[in-house]
Amino acid sequence: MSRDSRPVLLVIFGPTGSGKSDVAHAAALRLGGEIVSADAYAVYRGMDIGTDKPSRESRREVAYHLVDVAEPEEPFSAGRWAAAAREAVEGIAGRGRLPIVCGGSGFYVSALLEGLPPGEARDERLREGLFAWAEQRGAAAAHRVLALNDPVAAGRIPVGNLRYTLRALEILLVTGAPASARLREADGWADRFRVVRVLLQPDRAALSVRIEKRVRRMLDAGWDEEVRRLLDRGLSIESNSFQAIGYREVAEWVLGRTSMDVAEGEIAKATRGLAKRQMTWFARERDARRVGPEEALDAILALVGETGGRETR
RNA sequence: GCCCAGGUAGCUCAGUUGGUAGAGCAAGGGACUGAAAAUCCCUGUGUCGGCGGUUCAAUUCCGUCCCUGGGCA
Repeated sequence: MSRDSRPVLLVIFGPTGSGKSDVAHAAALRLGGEIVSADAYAVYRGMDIGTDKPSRESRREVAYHLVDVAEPEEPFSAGRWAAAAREAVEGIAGRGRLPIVCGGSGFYVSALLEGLPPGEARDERLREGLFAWAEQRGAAAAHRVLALNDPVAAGRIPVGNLRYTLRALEILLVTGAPASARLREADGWADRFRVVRVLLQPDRAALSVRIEKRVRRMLDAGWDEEVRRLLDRGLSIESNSFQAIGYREVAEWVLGRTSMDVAEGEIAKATRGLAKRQMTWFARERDARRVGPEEALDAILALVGETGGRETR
């Protein structure tokens, strides 16, 4: 049995409300780690309460990366996140500390570990043009055009999924090649690490209750003021950042179009839906160690402690 | 106590001129190639309130009981 001398890269996944942040924080304290947040919306400055960012105190105790790295007006992307996350992970490991990737954005984590196809193949103006065109012609027409030019992609994308249809057309127009022929870059970036994946699997009923409490807590913490500040600075509710669960609902309430109770109920519902989609995504993580939230820290200590030669305190 | 109106999916209800039932919401399952907390796809067996009766057949008709509204005393 040979010892694996590669540095450890700890990855903690879990649905929203599973308590993964607390586990990651505790693990960072115990193991001398730094946390790379894998949250698509925690990257935005000024969106603190609704994204449940780590507190100031937490951030004094442990270094957090990929939090507050963009303005809410900026469009963001999995590619941008993955590039920055790789840099952060390399930096942490280079300092001899334990990189801990923690978050619920499965697509982002897979972009980090498995990579994305080379080249962004993204064109904001073209994207807008395609959208305007589809608005007029309809989603079915857009899908038909895709079926003519990239039947494989069209076969995989439901007619109703306009966003995926347009993205496939965008790739086709930008690269000149079908989206379905675009392969992930097998860059082997993650091979330099011993990747330890831990998946938190909370009890579903308990999770639902935790989500409700969390929404309540966020509203009590002044989520409405946060949203008002964002609206006052002129942030459009069409912005990418404003797609984060709860922001539009709270805005409706702040603008007097609905009540706080209605907003609260809708946010909890949307969050439960998110948790379900996250669990579906994570179900594919065959190599992950599945644990309940309470036993997660012990499991992590056991898994990472085996490193050998690596300082664990 | 009497008179009405109801009791059907987790919730709100529709429906069956007698052949064991379906919408919305909720919920569950799934997909995912730079918007991903996004976007999209799929999924409805439930003693049709209980018990009797009529009938080849009752959730549907009849009787009775229970429960929930409302009204009258």
